Amino acid sequence: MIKHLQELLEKAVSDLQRKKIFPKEIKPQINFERTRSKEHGDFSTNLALTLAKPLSKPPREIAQQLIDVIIESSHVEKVEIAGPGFLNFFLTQNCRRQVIKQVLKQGSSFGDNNFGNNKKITVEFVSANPTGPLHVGHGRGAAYGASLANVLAKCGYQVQKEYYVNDNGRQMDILAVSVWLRYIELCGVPVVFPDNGYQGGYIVDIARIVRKKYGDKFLYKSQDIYEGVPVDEKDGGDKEAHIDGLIVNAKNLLDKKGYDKIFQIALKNILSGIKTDLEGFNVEYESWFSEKQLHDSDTIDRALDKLKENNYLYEKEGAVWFMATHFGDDLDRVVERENGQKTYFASDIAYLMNKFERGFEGALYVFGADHHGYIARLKAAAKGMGINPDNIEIVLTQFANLVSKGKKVQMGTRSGNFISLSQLVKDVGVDAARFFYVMRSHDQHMDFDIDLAKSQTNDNPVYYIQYAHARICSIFNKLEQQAMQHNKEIGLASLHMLNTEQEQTLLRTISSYPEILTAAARTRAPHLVANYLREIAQNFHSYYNAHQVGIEDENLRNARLSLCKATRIIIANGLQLLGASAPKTMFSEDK
RNA sequence: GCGCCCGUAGCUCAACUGGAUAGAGCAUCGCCCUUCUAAGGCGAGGGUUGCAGGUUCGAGUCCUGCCGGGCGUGCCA
Repeated sequence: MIKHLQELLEKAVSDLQRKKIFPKEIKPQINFERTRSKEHGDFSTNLALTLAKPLSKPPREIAQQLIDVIIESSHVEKVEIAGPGFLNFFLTQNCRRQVIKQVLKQGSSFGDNNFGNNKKITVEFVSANPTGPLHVGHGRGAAYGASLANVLAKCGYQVQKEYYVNDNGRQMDILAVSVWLRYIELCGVPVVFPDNGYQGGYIVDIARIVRKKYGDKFLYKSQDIYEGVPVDEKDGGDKEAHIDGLIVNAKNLLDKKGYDKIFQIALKNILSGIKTDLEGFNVEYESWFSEKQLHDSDTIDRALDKLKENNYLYEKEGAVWFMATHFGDDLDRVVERENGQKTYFASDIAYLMNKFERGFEGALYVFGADHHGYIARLKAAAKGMGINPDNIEIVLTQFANLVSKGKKVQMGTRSGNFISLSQLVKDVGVDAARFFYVMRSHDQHMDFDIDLAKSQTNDNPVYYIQYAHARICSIFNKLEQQAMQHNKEIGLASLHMLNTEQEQTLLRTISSYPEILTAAARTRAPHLVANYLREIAQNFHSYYNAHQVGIEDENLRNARLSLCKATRIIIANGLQLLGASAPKTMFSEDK
């Protein structure tokens, strides 16, 4: 429709140019946007305002000149000048109602578009280290990433959701040692648990599994375990040095085989827990990508070679550095440490390269706001390898403060003091949890009020939307029982009877759904869908209270049923995009 | 110190590419269930968009400075 209106105006402009009223050099960009209030019609353009300067004429005068030559269209009822010089276009009633026909015909694919041009991209999100269960802090990235991926898929992107598993490196060693020490404890030997170890109870659970499977096989004497280990922080030492010492001893005492066993049990256990938690959160990935795989294959070496070929690597103080500053980063970055180990950043570079080697044309990363420092270095790495940095996109999600009883909840993975994502889902339900996280703009700090989310009352906006959906289902049920089921033909033939204010409003909202979807994809903002759903639900509730659908008049009844059905389809679609269900009834069985 | 993000109603947040009278929910105060689910609807009050400048037909939105909050600034992951 917007395209049609643009053509109308383009013709008007060239007509005026032919008549020499407008100079022929101008080539204005014609923008249309949906109006906010219906007094302003359906679509408006600011063309006259933007032309005011180049033509040095008052905008309203230009607007009048345009109106005078705009040719008639079967879709346009009238065009008005308003405010400082907007041109407001009013569509015909018939045109406005056509959208119902479209929605009923297209069903769940209504609103699909090709904004993304079929671009093949990865959307990577969460990617939390497999060193412990996901907590509520991960929830926002999970909800946002999954919803965004869904929206992008509707808008013509070929999306692959990936979780990058950091199954390599020091944090994993710390995990393995933490498990091992808890295991030693279970064997009856007291240990002083390191300050920098993972404190959570889940570590003990894993240790129990190890013990069950291997008995006392990995048990060593306390003095061997602590042999030569620097003192811990609580004893006035350095907690990093302390745990590194423990790692060395663990690897020596257990040898590679034993150490790997503990390591693998810990990794598998935690990773499968993460998968389960995410599934319970309605988040599914197409790919779980292992960092270790990058090490085991030659990917990291090849990536570094590429940088080397391009002369962006150099050696200094025994380490290998990437010239990130050459591409706008603040500092050069180490890719290989003095001790020969590749840094985490080296894996990141390799992973990035790998994404494009696998044929993806774009890589979208969802990071927590604390990772914003990665933007510059990742883009630098891309440039260094000859990858167009415009195809690397990093979206930050701001932190969600957890609030309980009006107080901020402090959390830390290492301390084990956190509320797990699965606990949250258990308390508030997936629907509310998913919706709550994504109803706010991702670049906005937000407070996640646990008590509010837990309260299964009307405070939860998701219920409001689901209720609208359930109400529609209920109407159809009721009428079917009375043998007045929806007759689609009669309904579509009677659309002209939809004349009430509430029906007009609902129609307006329905027809803007495709634009909302595109906007959500373009600005990477799934919360637009959440806001939209609230609006359409509100429109419906309002309608529901004002007018009866199940009425005697067969024509009007079926027209209204068509409108209801279109509304229901859109609500169901939107909820699905956000990972929430669209229930047929709000009467839950367990209550 | 430097860099990134944010600041909108009492509270939590919207505002599409710079557009028209800055909108919702909660909370407060009225009203509406013999009518398809009241987890609902209708209405009222509530604002110098942190402050000060600038850009222009037009600024919550863009630019500069300040104030306040968050995060980052490792041969950590």
